[in-house]
Amino acid sequence: MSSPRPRARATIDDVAQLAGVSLATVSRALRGLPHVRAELRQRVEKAAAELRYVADGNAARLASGRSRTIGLVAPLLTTWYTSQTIAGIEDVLQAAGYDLLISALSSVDHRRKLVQGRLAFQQRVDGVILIDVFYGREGARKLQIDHPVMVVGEAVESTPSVAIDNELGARLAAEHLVDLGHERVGIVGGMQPNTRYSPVPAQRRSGFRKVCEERSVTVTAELDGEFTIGGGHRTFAAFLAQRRPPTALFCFSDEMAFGVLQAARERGVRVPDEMAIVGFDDHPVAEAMGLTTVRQPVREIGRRSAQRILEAIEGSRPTQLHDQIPVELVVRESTAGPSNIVPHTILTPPATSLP
Amino acid sequence: MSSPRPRARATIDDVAQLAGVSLATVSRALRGLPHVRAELRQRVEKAAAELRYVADGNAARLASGRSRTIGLVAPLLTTWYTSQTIAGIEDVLQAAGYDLLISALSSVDHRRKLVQGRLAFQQRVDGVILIDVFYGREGARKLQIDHPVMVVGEAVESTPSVAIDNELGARLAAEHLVDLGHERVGIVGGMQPNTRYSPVPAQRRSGFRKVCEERSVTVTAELDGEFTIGGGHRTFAAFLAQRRPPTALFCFSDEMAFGVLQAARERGVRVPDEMAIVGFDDHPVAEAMGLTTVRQPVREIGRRSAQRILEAIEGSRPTQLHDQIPVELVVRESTAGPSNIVPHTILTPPATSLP
DNA sequence: TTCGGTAGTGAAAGCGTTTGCAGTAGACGT
DNA sequence: ACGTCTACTGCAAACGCTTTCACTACCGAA
Repeated sequence: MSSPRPRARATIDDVAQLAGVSLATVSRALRGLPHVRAELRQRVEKAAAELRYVADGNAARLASGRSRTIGLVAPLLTTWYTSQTIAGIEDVLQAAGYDLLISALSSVDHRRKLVQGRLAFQQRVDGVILIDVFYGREGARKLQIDHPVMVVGEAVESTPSVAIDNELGARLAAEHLVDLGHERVGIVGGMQPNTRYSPVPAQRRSGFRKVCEERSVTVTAELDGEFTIGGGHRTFAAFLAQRRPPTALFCFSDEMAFGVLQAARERGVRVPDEMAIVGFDDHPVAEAMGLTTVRQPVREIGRRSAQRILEAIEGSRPTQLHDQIPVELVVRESTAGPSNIVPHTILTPPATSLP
Repeated sequence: MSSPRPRARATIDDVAQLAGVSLATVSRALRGLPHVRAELRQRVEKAAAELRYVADGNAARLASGRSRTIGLVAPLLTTWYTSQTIAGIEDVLQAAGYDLLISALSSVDHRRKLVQGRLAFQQRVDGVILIDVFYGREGARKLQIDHPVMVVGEAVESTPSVAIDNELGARLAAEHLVDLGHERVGIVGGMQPNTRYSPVPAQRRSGFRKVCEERSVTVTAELDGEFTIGGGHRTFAAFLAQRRPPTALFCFSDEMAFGVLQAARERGVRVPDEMAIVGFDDHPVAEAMGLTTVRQPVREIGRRSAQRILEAIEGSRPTQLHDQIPVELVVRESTAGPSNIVPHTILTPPATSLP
């Protein structure tokens, strides 16, 4: 059934022999290096194809010292944000013939690995990408990485980075709310999971508050939860308990917003009529929930970071140290002006019977 | 600032010299092989620790021919299901000191790669796990994989697999609906993205329909969409257009159910009063949406498949060919009996004003 | 004609492990 | 005292590439 193929995998010697050249020439020809006559190159390529020859990566890496592999460190692999970023990185790496070696910083190991100051896979990679790994002001120095490093999510001093403009995103959200006429707003803030020293919450807070100050809008409270559905859910009750609750809520992540939306439904608070909600991310479910949110192009962020680390490895001058990706506001049904009671809204329709 | 460490990475020779033994002994000692006196073993370990020695994986793999790496193929890396499964696989692999090499079957490459019948990374791995890669009856034979293979998501003839009991899951959903008193139900079915020949929809359909038949319940229609939010959303309208629409809907995935929920809200159909909804997966957002669903322990599936492929690689007899993971029904607020109008429900509360 | 260049090619020295095989030392039985 | 085992230990040969260096043609300039 299967076509007759050589018992063991062909080696570079087999190709050399079949092509009638030395193995050095095969190596050069197949890798597209110069100093090989066009005719020979063709002969080699033909022989290689015939034998279905593929260079043994381990041997190649051992001999060259280069691994064509990028290491990836992230606190959590399973979040939507992280997996999207990884997908973006993969897009680029795959095209460039690089592999991705992934190391999760499960909460247990997190601290230990970082404190011990060395990444286990260091020796196997040509560069490392850090997603949402924040280690304070000490920066990459502490990690003692001998290869190019790329930080995703934060602009740290002298380490190249790709990040979104969190301040801008938060400003957009604030301006939207203020423009709608809200005068009392709340912030559903908190910490990202498995992460210490994340600057993200501070940036979002700052951008949001600045606009509120400029436009004389009251921030009734900023309450912290986790960056999860549950975190948002728990926070909502506290806002309602205020003497004069806000008429709009800005959540630091879409998942928190989902929790808020859920809590609002449970307590009979109508969105957006009685409470406007803005999220941050543009998670796929956000559209289904009709959530107004700040969209960050996560996959694009991944792509960009991969491109830039390849540049660094290949030795070309970095275009710029800190790469800032634009964000945009996506307005959906979860926001409207305050006390602007609309009888029929998408999120909480009046009860109607089936046709 | 950084502690003084040797310029270049220590090799096994350095350790041997420091410990005063041959490099062969170092290799054996560090890998826990027998035939090393306890005293020497300790001396070696101390020396290795002192030099921060870590064996060079490339050299080790080249010499041993074993890569301690598992290859992973999946149609889509970014879905919640896939990333959870991968996380489970990682749990096990990391503990066992194995690496994971990931290859996405982006829709473009999908067909070509499979048809060409060979996985590019074959030479680099000790085994491969196929997630939701269905290639029809031809089975793994076509892929010509020389290593142990593990299929996740389908039980194919003679290839070891880990899968959930889709029929059972669908039966649980159907029984729940029938027990609640529904007499007219609909199926929101379809195809998984980027996948051909998936047996999953057929299994879910079959389980569901069997129960309906047994209990004399009418399936008003089975409408196909994609396994996405949009797919569910589009399908809903078609059900409402039926002369006598169903009072309950069984969706093949939670994401489809999200789309259905969204559509229901938009059209003013109250859930669960006017329409009960059951999903499949237990996606994290399902809880926030109050969705009744069939839970499959995805991470556990990943773990199991990793364990089993390691067993196969290590050469121990497989415990069993097809591993079936149990599923369970999680009842939330999106299901209730038909026309059982409850005034205050979680999903569509009456409008109340803020306290 | 001679000479310095240049492009193409091959021989061979690594790269840092693993592992088969041979050798050694001590224990034990006779 | 002399084999005969065991239990270690080390030597050295792979593993399959990459890359340096030397060498050969061949070119054009002097």
